[in-house]
Amino acid sequence: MESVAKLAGVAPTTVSRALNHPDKVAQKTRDRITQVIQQTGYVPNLLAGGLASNKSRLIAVIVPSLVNIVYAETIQHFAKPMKEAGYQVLQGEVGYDLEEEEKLIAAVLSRRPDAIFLTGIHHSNNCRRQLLAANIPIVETWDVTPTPLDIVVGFSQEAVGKQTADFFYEKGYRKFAIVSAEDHRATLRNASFKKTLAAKGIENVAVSIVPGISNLELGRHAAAKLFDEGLHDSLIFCSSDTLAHGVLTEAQVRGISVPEDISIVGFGDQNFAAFTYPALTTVRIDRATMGRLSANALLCRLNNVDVTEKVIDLGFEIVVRDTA
Amino acid sequence: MESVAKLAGVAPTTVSRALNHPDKVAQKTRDRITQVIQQTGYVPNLLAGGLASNKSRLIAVIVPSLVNIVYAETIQHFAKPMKEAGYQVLQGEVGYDLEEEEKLIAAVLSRRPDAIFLTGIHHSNNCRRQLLAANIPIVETWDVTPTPLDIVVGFSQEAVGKQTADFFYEKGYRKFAIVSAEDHRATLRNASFKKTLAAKGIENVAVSIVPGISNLELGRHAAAKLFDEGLHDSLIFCSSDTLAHGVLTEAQVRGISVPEDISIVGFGDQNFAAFTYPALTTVRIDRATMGRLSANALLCRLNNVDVTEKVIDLGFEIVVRDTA
DNA sequence: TTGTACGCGTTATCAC
DNA sequence: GTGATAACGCGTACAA
Repeated sequence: MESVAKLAGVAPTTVSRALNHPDKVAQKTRDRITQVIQQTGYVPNLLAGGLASNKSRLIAVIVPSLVNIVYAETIQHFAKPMKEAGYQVLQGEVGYDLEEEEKLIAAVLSRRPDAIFLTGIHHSNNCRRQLLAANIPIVETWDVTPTPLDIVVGFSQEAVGKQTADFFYEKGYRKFAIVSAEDHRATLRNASFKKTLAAKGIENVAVSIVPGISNLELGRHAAAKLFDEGLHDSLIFCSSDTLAHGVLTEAQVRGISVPEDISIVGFGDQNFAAFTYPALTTVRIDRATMGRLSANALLCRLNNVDVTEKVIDLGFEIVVRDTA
Repeated sequence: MESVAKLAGVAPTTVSRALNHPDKVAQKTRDRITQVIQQTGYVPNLLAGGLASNKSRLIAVIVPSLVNIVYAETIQHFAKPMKEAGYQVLQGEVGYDLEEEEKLIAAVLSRRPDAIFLTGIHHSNNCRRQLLAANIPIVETWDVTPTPLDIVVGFSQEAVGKQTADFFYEKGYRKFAIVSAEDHRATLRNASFKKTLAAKGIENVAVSIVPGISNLELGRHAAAKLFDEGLHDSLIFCSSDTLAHGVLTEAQVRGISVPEDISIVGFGDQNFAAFTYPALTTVRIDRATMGRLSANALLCRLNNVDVTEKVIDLGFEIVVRDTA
């Protein structure tokens, strides 16, 4: 920066200003500086800038998995407005383990992010303490709670379980099963789903859990297990559209008709859900809005604009197509 | 750090050493310091550390798309060893536009990453200059070239096109079509595929291009267009497994038998490919190894270990299953 | 509108 | 094994 200043015949301060507050520098001076920057290929050092200004222009994003497309989509929609506002995203993958999250968060906070985006509302105590101590805007997502760390944007997992059970019960279904990943939020939905059914006198819900990630293969395996156990005439509530697609495929391979012999409900309404054959009935989660509103809330905080709603419940929608 | 030092009764220097070179500090002193850090919840400032040491412990990763799972997977495998070596990943999404890449790279370089991971080997001149000027280890991926910026780990797009055409020609196919995303690397494969067929006297290859991203829906649309135009008895070469899955679904919906009436070849061998019905014939790309070797190469450079192979061609494999 | 002087929190160097 | 000191490259209050 010093050399740029010299070449432009100004003080370093002026170069800094030309970059960060262009309106506070005379047109002519600014032009001269930009030209020198072009020629020299000067790249500002944001490490130094961040240290001096106490603003890193970095937003930390914590997700369970980079390869789970539903999180990737949320982040994409989150990152766009952030990028436009001049922030970069530092992404951390954390698995579904609370202790791992704690470590990652410590590592990430040492970069002094200006704000942080969290997936889920369950964190270890240590984690909560660190987060609060960082004293930066925080948005928690993919769930809701009356007591967020700062702001929460999501939907109620319990409500999904309950309303889905109610909805399909009223549609006339009396036999139910669950295919689910071993994921905290899915577990909440399942518990609520089963509880709701139990209240209606339906106690034996067959459950097939797949470990870790959701993919087509695991969906097929889980379904195969249920079918081998003699499951029929049931509605299978899946923890993701991907698993549901696997269940659908396995049914097809075995000549089991959907929705005549077996009904299937996915979760997420990913972009392929409307285009499987038959088209997948599912629970729509508005991931784009979740990302957008999260960004919005953080940007308000960062710009010292009052955030009126600290708890944003996006809700969800049961989308009936052809599999149930 | 200063307060930690005071509480532990040492100089700040010693705290820094205890953190970064623990072996250079007496056991007892170290224990005292770690204890104080626990109590106070001190979080080091990597911005300041980076500025002082000229090492950010940050690796920049540039990908076309966060939601394209094949890139996400590569990065996941890349990030793991990097994380274990104490580096964090700063991710940048760039679309398929060269100019956008240039801007993003400038933004990312201002964080002073210790190394950079690039997708593809085609960059604007400005971009190459900036990259070279940064004077850090660079790995380019998803393609090969005899003249990498630094290191390249990938496979030849042309070879994929050629060998796939040869292979299925020899299997007896004489009619071909292409379903492809509007993606630079896919375009290279397609050109090579068509050129190889042309050399065998096969000139009219029906092509259906989908804009931007690959998903099941677009695969179905592209296939629908081809089927509407009367395509039959052909082998459809797709630019991704996802598109191929869409083509497969559209065939199914229309009662077109696969592989009797139409054959389908995907690209990537994603984890669902073996589990579609019928199972997808495809071209396997070893994304895990690509990520791993990229990390390995960068770590060698970062540790001043000689990198013998600057061009690593991973190759690929045609995996014959049931759709062709 | 521009420049001066200082400090941000850490690490490298050198001395002890 | 430990401490003092000087950078690292920039932003900002204040002065001009």
